[in-house]
Amino acid sequence: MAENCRYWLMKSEPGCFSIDDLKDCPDGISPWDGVRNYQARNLLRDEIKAGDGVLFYHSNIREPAIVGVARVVRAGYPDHTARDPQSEHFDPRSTDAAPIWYMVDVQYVAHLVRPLTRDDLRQHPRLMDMAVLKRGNRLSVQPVSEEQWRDVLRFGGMSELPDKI
DNA sequence: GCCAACGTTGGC
DNA sequence: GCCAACGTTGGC
Repeated sequence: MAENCRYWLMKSEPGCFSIDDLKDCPDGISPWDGVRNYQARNLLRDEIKAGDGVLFYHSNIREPAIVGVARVVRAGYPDHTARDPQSEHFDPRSTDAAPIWYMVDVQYVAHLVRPLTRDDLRQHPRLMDMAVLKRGNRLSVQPVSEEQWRDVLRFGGMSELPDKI
């Protein structure tokens, strides 16, 4: 399904890691670590490539919203936090020889001029069936179609965004 | 804070 | 391999 997908939506709880936290990283680059769901893991490991676009979504807050844009700068590689006993994402089953969990590196690009709340997204016929709006959806990394990507940027006030993402 | 939906675990 | 119990996610 995700074959040839170039665009993704990634969820993060802003109290844990917000788009501003990403922006404040050196060069705006951070590993997207700590994903512990096999479906999302498969996307991180197999599908998501450097150069892909990312919609940054703030979840689990009063007004969840797509708040900005990032790009993938490094494709999937083993998530080292799974090997760190001090990490809350430590998984003793994962080894260097046979890593279980993967991550990608993402780089901050821009905040949306206007963040798009769930209500905002539902206003638009082509966005109302985004996976993130589906009831019970828990996938923290999910594919986004090119049409959805373009619409999110446009409705978010980003029409002038460089297309070299 | 509530709770529905979902993914994972583990007994059998 | 089934499935009930449990833990987590995440909107509301």
